[in-house]
Amino acid sequence: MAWTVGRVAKAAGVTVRTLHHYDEIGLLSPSGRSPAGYRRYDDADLERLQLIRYYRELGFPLEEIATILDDPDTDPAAHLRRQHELLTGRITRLQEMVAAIEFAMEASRMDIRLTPEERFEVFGDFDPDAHAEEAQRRWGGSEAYRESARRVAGYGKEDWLRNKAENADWGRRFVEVMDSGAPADGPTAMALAEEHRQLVSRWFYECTYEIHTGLADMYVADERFTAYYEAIRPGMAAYLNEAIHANAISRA
Amino acid sequence: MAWTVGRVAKAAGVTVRTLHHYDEIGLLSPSGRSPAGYRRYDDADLERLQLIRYYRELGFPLEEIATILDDPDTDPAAHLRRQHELLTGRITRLQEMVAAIEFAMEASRMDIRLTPEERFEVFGDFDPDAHAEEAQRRWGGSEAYRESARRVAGYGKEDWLRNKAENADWGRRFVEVMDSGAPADGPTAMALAEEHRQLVSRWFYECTYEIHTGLADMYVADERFTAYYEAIRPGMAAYLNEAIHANAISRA
DNA sequence: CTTGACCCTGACGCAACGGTAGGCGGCAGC
DNA sequence: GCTGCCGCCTACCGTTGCGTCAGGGTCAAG
Repeated sequence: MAWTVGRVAKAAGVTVRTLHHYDEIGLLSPSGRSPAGYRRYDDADLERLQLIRYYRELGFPLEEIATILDDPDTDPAAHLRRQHELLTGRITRLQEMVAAIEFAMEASRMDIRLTPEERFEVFGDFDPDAHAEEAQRRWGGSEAYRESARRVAGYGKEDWLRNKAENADWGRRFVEVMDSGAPADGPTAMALAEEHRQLVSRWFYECTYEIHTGLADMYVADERFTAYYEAIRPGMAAYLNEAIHANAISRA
Repeated sequence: MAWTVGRVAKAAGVTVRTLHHYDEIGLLSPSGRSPAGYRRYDDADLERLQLIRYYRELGFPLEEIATILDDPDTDPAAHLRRQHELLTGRITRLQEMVAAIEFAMEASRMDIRLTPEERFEVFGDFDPDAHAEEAQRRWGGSEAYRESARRVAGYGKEDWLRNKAENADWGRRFVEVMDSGAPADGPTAMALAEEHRQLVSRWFYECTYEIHTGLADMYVADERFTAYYEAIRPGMAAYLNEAIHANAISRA
């Protein structure tokens, strides 16, 4: 089957200009032309375009894509295999970034100042300015972004203060429960642990039970978070940790 | 504390030139200068740089980053919240791409020709050319890529044929077991299911039991894969599916 | 046979830096 | 106090991967 530029562009999710460009630089030249000079792409061209798109998404420069695609010693499956590896690597990378953001959020909730080293840890020992850049050409106007913007836009200083207030209120009530001598895995402590989770969910992000126990462990493992809670009441970090775990187990 | 460009660059994992650029366009101007004209960054500047880096990694153009960072109605936590959302969105996106690659791999293993629509499904209904591009500036020379390249480089047409041969051999033996009347959750069928998993692992990617059962389900859910197996022996798709599931359960 | 959608080839423009040249600043060691 | 050497400064040109006209042919439908 023969395809015109426009149809290929639409199917592959690129612009016609992009295909022109790939043709210009010889990365993807259509296998033929119509009598009138129209580009005609066949199935093999589309297969090649698929590979190009994946490598592009993975951040490879066009020139390098050309050399790896034109390597005669590489069979088709090798590309898929490599792309699979690179993709999973990228996912791990993004998950690290998510963890770093969650860390920064908790620090922000507790007014803990991060050192610059901590701030850039996730960048520093990995790579400088990584992938990105192009996403925005579409993300900027995309629904996903708009929705995210809408959900987040309304958050001003005022809300921030309310957040702090709710947080403080929760802290007071939690200390009361601790002082009452109730067990950390008892119903009242667990209820407050659940409330803590929902507080994070409301103000920051969907905090699943899994993430929540992750945070709990961070509270006892990282001295700064421990210090934050210990300053409110000695033993609070461990007590909260236990309450969160108990709550997560009982809800699961 | 006051930082020089060089130290900031190193900590944040960017080049000095980049910081100069951010200064030029007013995205991140150091809060002060030394008597000699040296840029001096303070902690607030670094905090801002952290946000910039995340938004950049998420693909936002610098100009837009400037507007969202300078929005006075947005509190600091809102940025983290938004970045968290965008990051998790990106992870989902990459996971879709991984699934698409795994799909393409299986199709390739079985010599199933994909239609262009299928080829670009993962791009088409999402966004055109997405993020990427910059990663490579470092990925290209990075260890991660080099290693991936090394692992994959040796795969030539010859290996490809060996792969096919192994696959065919496995198919023959599997059919024998089926014809022998052995149950799909019996030891011999399970052993061949396990062999199937390792075959995928050796030639393509680390195929966990979870992924493997995912493939198994695909074999019965997607008619083309079903057709592939049914052509070898009627009932083979379902039989293989059961054997894979039984194997996964027994090994877990 | 006209009209609107689609195609062509230039050619210029732009973002986000990379790289380098040419020159000053700071401080360690002699 | 002088000499290196490293780090910083500004200025300017180069590059990638397209976007965006401009000016003009093509093709299927009505």
